[in-house]
Amino acid sequence: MPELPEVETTVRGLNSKVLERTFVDVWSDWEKIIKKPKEFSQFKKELKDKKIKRIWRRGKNIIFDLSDDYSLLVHQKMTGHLLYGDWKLESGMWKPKIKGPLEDPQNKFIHLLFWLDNGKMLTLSDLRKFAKVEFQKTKELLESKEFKILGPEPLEKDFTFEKFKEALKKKKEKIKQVLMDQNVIAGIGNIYSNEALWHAKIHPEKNIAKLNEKELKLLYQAIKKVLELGVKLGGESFSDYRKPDGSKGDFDTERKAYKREGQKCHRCGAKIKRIKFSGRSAFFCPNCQKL
DNA sequence: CGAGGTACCTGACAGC
DNA sequence: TGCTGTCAGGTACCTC
Repeated sequence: MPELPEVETTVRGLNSKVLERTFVDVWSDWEKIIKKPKEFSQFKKELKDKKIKRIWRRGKNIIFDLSDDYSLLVHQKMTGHLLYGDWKLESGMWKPKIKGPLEDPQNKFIHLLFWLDNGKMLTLSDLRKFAKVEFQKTKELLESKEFKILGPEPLEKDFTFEKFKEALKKKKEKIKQVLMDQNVIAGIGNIYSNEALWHAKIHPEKNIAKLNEKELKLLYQAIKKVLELGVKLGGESFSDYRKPDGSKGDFDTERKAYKREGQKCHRCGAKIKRIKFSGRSAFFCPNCQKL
């Protein structure tokens, strides 16, 4: 997924469906997806009868707080997304029982399925099988290095302009790369970094040391704006991401830069350009966003 | 320490 | 039609 708005959309969708539900059983055709514990049989045994007490998000991680102080962590990586509903096994493939958005082709790569105590299922569809799932004591998760090192949550009230500047200070690289660093700010990926930089009129390759106060302020506001809009619209779905009910998010109508190479800038009419650095594509308007 | 590459996977799509 | 190369919302790990 999916970045912060998509993860948040998933969390909200699941909260309205599976809170207080208990895990009955689990199936997978890709057992490697479970990173903790290492043995799938152990995962299956330990998860059984655990009740979902809370579902929340930290950066792009989804966390199910379970009974007995356990947690189930899901990171959807590039193409994973969690779905809720009813499926039946048909010639080796899980098919939705009811007609509707779950039939979307993006929802058919089911590699992990949980049976819940209300007879419904929670599944993970993941074309590229990059997603990861971990089951452990909540304390162990919260105290893990990967978790503790995550940067601040950009949509939290305490993410002030001062805190934003403080977070950026840790780095010296190109601004886009810094924005996508989960340990600087948690939750921003390729789409929303491109979008925020477009709104703030900042070139993605600009070194953060060269940003003046005014640019920093614009960027700070742009980040909050695009992420909030993303959440409000239920995320971006032009590619694989789908909401827990299988339907698409609506952020696509707001996309100004990402994947718009060669198309007109909505602000000045110049052609959006694509460049590649640090292994990712950056999209920007060469006229509005100058180095 | 930072920068860059690779690995993990599969499917869609463009070009020949 | 079919083959080949490129690309994809992420992140961990390795080397230089």
